Amino acid sequence: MSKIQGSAFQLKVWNYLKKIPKGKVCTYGDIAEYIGTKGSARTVGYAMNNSHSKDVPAHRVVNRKGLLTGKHHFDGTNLMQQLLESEGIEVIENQIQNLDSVYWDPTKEL
DNA sequence: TTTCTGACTCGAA
DNA sequence: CTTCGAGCCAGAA
Repeated sequence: MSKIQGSAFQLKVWNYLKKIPKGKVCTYGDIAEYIGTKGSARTVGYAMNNSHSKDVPAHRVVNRKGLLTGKHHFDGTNLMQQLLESEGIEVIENQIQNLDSVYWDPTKEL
């Protein structure tokens, strides 16, 4: 099994990501706000670096515009896009299409 | 302790 | 359209 350990901040981020349903995505800013550190969207992405060896689906996290800003941290140039498309998410030019349809809003779902 | 970096976001020019 | 600056916070050196 996978070991999920790290700072409290990272644990919150990873736990949040694991709650995202398949075929859905979320943004850094909303995650930060949800875990209590509103405005620390950058720090959320920073925690993702450690998620590289975890079960955290970092590919489901995109920026506000639905742009795959973190794709450069994956292997290859379109791995992140392929992962998203595998879940039924349409991605064109590093940008998620139909963002409103694939965006998972915890404030509405929970 | 300070300083720097970054997978962010928004607003302005 | 693009580019820049400021604000925000966690972690590393």
